[in-house]
Amino acid sequence: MYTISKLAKEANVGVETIRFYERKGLLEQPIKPMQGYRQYTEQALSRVLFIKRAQYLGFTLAEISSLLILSASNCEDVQQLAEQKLAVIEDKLRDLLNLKESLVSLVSDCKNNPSDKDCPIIQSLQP
Amino acid sequence: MYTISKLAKEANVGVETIRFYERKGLLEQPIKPMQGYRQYTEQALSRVLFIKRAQYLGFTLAEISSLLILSASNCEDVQQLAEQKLAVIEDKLRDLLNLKESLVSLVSDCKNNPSDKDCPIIQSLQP
DNA sequence: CTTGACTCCGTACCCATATACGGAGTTTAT
DNA sequence: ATAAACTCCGTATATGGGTACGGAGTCAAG
Repeated sequence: MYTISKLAKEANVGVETIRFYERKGLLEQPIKPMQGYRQYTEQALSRVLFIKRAQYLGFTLAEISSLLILSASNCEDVQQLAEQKLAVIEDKLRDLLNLKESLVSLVSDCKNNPSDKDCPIIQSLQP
Repeated sequence: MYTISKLAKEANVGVETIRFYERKGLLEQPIKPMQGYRQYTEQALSRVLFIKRAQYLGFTLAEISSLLILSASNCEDVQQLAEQKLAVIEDKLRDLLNLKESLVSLVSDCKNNPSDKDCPIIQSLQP
């Protein structure tokens, strides 16, 4: 059992972040005992870690919320959500690769440019 | 030449977004003629499209701002900035690639999961 | 020459994702 | 037994990226 700050530390987030997740309904707030502080279970820790991992995979808190709801059963729905994310990521990858190639070639043009003026990059930016 | 709403429509953004970019200095606000409305050039359109594309690639407006400042200095400075951006892009590419691989493998685990319950994605998020 | 659509401008508000503050209560260390 | 540290709670602020509103002015069609 953890106090809120132990939990936060364990999950490597701020106390305020825990409270924020509670307000957002991503994490259940333990009942406050008649005396003393709220106690957080291992499950709460797992939940916070789950949220952070899913965030790292590019899910928003809203999406994570629905992941958590789906996680009770429905593998297919979860899979579909993941596939949507995957498609977005693949699009971004393609475009980033193109951008990278453009920049690489512009930089190399620069290196072959004897003059300090007439920068090929600047020229490429003039429409 | 476009009016602001034509420009917005052409770039597939809202009028308010154009004005927001102007306030942020990402887009130059055309001088207001003594009479009539501001006129936006093709260049303005290119600029907005550039911003949207760069955003899609994961650049923040602040980063886009410095990308755009590239066109102000001499070739060496430009080249250096471009190389910095290139490094950023390469980092992003690496991250995205990792992300993609995680998701691909999770989704494929899902496809090999005969059951509707015990979703591998959910399990992988559970520490 | 009026009506409806559009522009201009400033300001306010929105969502997401937190982070900070302040005062009162509780726990723990010395 | 008191001070330091922590919790609780509500509210406020921050940042990024917009979106909306209201009252002018302006333009274009009928």
